[in-house]
Amino acid sequence: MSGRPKIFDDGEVLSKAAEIFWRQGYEATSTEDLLAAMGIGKGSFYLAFKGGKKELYEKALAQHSDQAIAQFRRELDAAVDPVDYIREFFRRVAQSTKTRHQKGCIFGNAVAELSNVENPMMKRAATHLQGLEALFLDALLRGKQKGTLHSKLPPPLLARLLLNNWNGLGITRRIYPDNEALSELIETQLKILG
Amino acid sequence: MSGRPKIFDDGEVLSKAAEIFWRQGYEATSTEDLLAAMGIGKGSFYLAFKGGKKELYEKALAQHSDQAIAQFRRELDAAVDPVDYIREFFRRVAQSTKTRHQKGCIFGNAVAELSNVENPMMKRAATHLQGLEALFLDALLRGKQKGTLHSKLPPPLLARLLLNNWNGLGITRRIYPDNEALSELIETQLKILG
DNA sequence: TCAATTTTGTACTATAAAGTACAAAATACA
DNA sequence: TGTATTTTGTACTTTATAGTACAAAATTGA
Repeated sequence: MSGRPKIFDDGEVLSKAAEIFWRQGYEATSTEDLLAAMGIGKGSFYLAFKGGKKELYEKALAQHSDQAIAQFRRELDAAVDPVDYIREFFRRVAQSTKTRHQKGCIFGNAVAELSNVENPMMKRAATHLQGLEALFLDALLRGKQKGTLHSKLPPPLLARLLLNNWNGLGITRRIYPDNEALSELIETQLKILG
Repeated sequence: MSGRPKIFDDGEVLSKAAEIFWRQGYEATSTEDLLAAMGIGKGSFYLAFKGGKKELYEKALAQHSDQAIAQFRRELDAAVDPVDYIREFFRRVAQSTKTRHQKGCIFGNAVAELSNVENPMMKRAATHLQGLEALFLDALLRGKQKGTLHSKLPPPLLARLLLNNWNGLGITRRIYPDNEALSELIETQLKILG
């Protein structure tokens, strides 16, 4: 039977937590920061997330990953040309605000910050990036089918190259948060698609 | 006049501190971790580094950057072909131990972990990566002179691409600490040099 | 209305970590 | 030998933060 009603939605507080973790990193974020951002108190927090900050980070990353992957897949499915969608995906980076550039890639940040590979949080981030690579590969194979992918390189290798470009951009855009410079960089990188 | 002699060398403890920071990141490293690694006590530490962990990180990064830049320049000067030296530089990544892969790039890690751009530690790391880019550019221009650089792309753009590839590798090598896969990736990337 | 259930807010505890204070130790030089 | 100087090691203080305990609040259904 349902007692006192929750004043928050799990998905929403996970989004808010993800935003703070994204901006500040895992270690630099205190639970107080998180509680303030989520707008809930300790009582509610530790009841919902008995594992504390760690569990919250994992779940926030997981939800963000699921949403991002789902959106990519949705947009890819809707795209006329899957290879063009990859181009579009990268070009969007060069259409961001400075604030967005400063955050980099939340999963790349996690991989860079978390040191040990056995860490579940690290694995979650690595898995997301491998998922992104898999989506690149899927798009490339569809392009091959459609005849819109002209590169002679094997699609799995191309996907790996795209992933590495993405990982690089997560760092480079923080150093050069300049859309024009990023656009030039991205356009040149996209030439490998043929 | 000289009183009790120091039991440590500044350069050496900075190296040891850099190694710990590299492995664990800035926030995840406690001063106790550092003292243990450096092999000195609090008295000595706070006398030598009044700014505490922050100052130590800055100086450790600075020394590591200086040494890395100097080594790059030295090897570049000694190389027969500057463009080949760039190739060699990247190929070395695919000749590393798993442990080395797991550490990624210390400066990329710093850029990823530290959130605000005004942070002196962040600036130090960004400046190093820009210095690396400048060295790439220098090598490319020398190659242009010698006629060993065949790419038609403008050298500054090529240098930026190389930097982005480097930044990406700092993440990608942690996800795929596999020399064969990395080698394939790197060889393909190096094709932009023509 | 009241009993059962669940969530909330707050007050409290525990702990870890940073940083300080200072006496003792180890040197140079008079 | 002894004085000035600098470094060292340790004990102490302070603060921040994570996490717990628990009574009060808010609901449902009998």
